Amino acid sequence: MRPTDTPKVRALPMFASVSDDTSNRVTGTAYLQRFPANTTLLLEGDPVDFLYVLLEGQVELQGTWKDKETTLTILRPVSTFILAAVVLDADALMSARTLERCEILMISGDAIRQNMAEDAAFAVAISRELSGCYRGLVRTIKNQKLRGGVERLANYLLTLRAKSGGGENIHLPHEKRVLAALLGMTPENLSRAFATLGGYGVEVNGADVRLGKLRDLERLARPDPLIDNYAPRAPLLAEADAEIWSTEHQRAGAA
Amino acid sequence: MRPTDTPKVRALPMFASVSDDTSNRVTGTAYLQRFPANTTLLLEGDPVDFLYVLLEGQVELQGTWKDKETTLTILRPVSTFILAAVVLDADALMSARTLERCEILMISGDAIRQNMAEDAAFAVAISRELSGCYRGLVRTIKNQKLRGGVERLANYLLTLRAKSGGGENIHLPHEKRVLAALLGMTPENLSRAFATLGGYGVEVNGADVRLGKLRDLERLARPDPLIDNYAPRAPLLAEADAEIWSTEHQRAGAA
DNA sequence: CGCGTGAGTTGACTAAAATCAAGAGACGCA
DNA sequence: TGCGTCTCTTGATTTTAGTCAACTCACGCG
Repeated sequence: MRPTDTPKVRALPMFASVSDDTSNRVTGTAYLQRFPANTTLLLEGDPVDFLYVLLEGQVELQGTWKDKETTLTILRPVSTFILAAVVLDADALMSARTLERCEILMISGDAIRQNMAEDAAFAVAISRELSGCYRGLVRTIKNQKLRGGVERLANYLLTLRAKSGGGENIHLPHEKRVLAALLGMTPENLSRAFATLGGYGVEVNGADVRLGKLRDLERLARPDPLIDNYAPRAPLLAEADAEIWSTEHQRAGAA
Repeated sequence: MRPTDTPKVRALPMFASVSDDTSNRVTGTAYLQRFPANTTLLLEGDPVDFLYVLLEGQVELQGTWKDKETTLTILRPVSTFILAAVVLDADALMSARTLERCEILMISGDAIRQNMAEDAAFAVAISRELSGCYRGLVRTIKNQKLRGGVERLANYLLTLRAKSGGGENIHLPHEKRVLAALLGMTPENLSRAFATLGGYGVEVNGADVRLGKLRDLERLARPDPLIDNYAPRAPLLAEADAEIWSTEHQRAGAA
């Protein structure tokens, strides 16, 4: 498996404003891999040899300490991950695990670093990608520390709505236990949070959710552009704001 | 005030492996500014025109939502901040405020971006700096979500000890209320946490702390290289690991 | 010297989230 | 069809952190 030029890869903001030359040199070293669900791609503390690009499926990034575990983010296509470790040629600070069957492009870390050194445009593209990731984490921390569980859920639902077109019906993209982890709470508490939001017009039916009283929900959630990334989903080549594109921001409330 | 070439600036990893040429072009646009304590340098949501480099003093980065406030990090010299916003030419996601009298170098964002585009080595240096910041945030989140208040304090004390040479006596570099904010708890709870650590040989006397039973404290704290950054303090030009140097990591347990 | 201010501590109380336990429903598979 | 597994939910309980209030102490200042 060795695609030099998937359209999806070319569409990556990482390569958008980079010469074909560099682009080819970098992707030339890449391997496309398929992984089954629930596979650990990378373990905390491991040295990182590849930059990963998620093309299909879902990947969870998690951290561990003393048999406790926390979800840092859940990625959806198209996203890169562990870029920072690649740039520094350092060990991974978090583990990566597939949540479903995934299609992942693996790009040699050496190639990344070398081409950055030789092509300023590419290095700039990487910087922009990294900056977006950084800002995604800042949003995550603010979301986590400033809001309570119910508020996080409310905002998650609102940004999910925004990203999926704005109707009053939305569809949860994850199992509820995964959503709970993403929102930094237990499945039990997520259940209760949904129950609480019932009072604000939120009706849940499996993975389908109707936001009845949008106004009420918004008054509770108080969405904030400095926490929630309301970027529309994938208007290919949004150009102006790399952040829209970058790694950690596809998911809703927590990024 | 317009120093083209402070030694401190030259010592920045950001410029370490960059040509004098680029280095001069970038710092040529810089202004050295002094600020009194408790001054807001930058407000959440503001457009960012400068990269800030803290040369003297302490700066707190904080986030706000609905009249709640959280401290994201406290910077000590030498550190850059809001680099990500500069790279993307985007609005700040967090506010910056001086905790004491500060000496800060302000570098034009335009100059940064332009020189990145023209000098690959500089762009790489920025990428490494950003990567370090990113990883610092990952550590912060793991510290926050995986550990309880007492554990965070215990680890903070241990990494502070490591950074200040390893004796059994350490000196807290912040007021306790600031430390509390940094560790993500209230001053009241910090007090109680110190009281709890009394059982582990921790004796507090104002800002002076003695770690009596190091072994016990370590068994409680379970420090982890994937959360706590035990980098020694400032062996100028550590080279190998840019992370040691970069922005958010000077502080102990939370980064 | 006396006083006001603010940091730090301590205790009682409240709020929020995790944990424990049990049960309902969906799904895959023999 | 029946069984086991797993998700999700609900309730009771515990743990943890935040809030409110009072008090001490050190410091600066008139």
